[in-house]
Amino acid sequence: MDLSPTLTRFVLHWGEMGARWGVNRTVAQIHALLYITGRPMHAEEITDTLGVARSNVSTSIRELQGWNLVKLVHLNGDRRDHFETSTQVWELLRTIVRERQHREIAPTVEVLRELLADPALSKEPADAKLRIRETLELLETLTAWSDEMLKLDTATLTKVLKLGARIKKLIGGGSLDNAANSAANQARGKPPQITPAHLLEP
Amino acid sequence: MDLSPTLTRFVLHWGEMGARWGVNRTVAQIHALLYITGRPMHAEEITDTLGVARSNVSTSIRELQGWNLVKLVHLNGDRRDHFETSTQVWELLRTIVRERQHREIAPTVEVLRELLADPALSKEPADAKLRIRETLELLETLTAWSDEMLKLDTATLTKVLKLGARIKKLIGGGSLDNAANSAANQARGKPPQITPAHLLEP
DNA sequence: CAATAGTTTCTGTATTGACTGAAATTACTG
DNA sequence: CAGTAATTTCAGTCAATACAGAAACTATTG
Repeated sequence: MDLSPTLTRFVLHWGEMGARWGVNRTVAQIHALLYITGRPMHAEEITDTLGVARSNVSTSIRELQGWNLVKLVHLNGDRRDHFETSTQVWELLRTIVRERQHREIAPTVEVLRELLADPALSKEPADAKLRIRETLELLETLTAWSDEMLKLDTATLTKVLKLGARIKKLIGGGSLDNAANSAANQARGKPPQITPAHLLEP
Repeated sequence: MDLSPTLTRFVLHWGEMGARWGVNRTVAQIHALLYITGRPMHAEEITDTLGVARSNVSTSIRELQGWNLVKLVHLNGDRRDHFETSTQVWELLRTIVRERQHREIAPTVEVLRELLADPALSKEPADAKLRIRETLELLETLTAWSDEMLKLDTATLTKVLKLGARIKKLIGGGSLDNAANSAANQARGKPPQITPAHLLEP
């Protein structure tokens, strides 16, 4: 199989992107190839298309399976293992975020919690302690947020993202208390200050 | 200068974390050190504390300055350059997101746009074309969202994040049309379906 | 169950990038 | 402006990791 220049560029760029984010280039390339091709491919075809060693493909696919990004499938009269990835790009994003959170953020949160629980911390300068706590809070906030986002279906998720900062208007723009109060006011029947329609339509 | 075991662990872990996200270990360590120390340090002090070569510190600080994460300062009667980073962790996150977007996401968006603009694309399978377009849309959506978030002050940003998926209730949970309609209805004076107070209070 | 197709594992090599130490440069001081 | 302090640059070394090729293993077929 021979990839067109266009798709080749896509795959190669994806490989470089991966490398910048700590992902093995070949791993990223294989994933990009499966994604853009959109059909199950066997290892040899991947080998030929990308021009890397067969063994390298084997290892990389293993890695991708570990990330839950690629799964093994079989085609009707074909003995060979075939591999495919989701063609739903938001689904892929979801998987990647979930895995990175699990592999990298969660352990960091764990370390920070241990540091804060350690009695030895009492001997540290108060501001260092504070910064560790703030760092933990940041990671926890982001984790909680992304957990919520991961639960949303794609349509809702994109909607939420596209709403963007205009949500600021909905929560009052002031303190958290304001947001709570305005919601409470609304619950009591007072007309809420609501976002005009033109702000909701991009 | 000698770092306590607690702070050493913090710094070392941060270095490993960086490595997993494509950041040089020493670079990440130095940044963590400046952050947790919370005061300007000169290169030699960093060298001694981390036990790496003086030249390595020089290069890494340069890198950090390029990321806008570290700035050069001078202390009263001291000829030596001192370096410091923000102690505001949300500010740091903002800087990192801004830089990564600029360095990595933006160029990828550029490549995808070029691919889509290229007449050669017409020869590609329709579904591959579609996936490139969807990938571009995903990146554009995320970029636009994070641009909006970057504009918010920390208090508002954390508020937005903590609101999380509960925003779903505010936008209708159905299609985008629904959200627009409900906003339009509200503009026309109809009582909106508003989030109960208990949903806004964590 | 022999032959073959397919896959994985493993060992060695190559490449990359991090890091060091020395030399060169620049800035500062008396 | 000579001497010193501070910093940067650069060439070479080292370590980590990616990768290839061969060998070993497993599964499938007639």
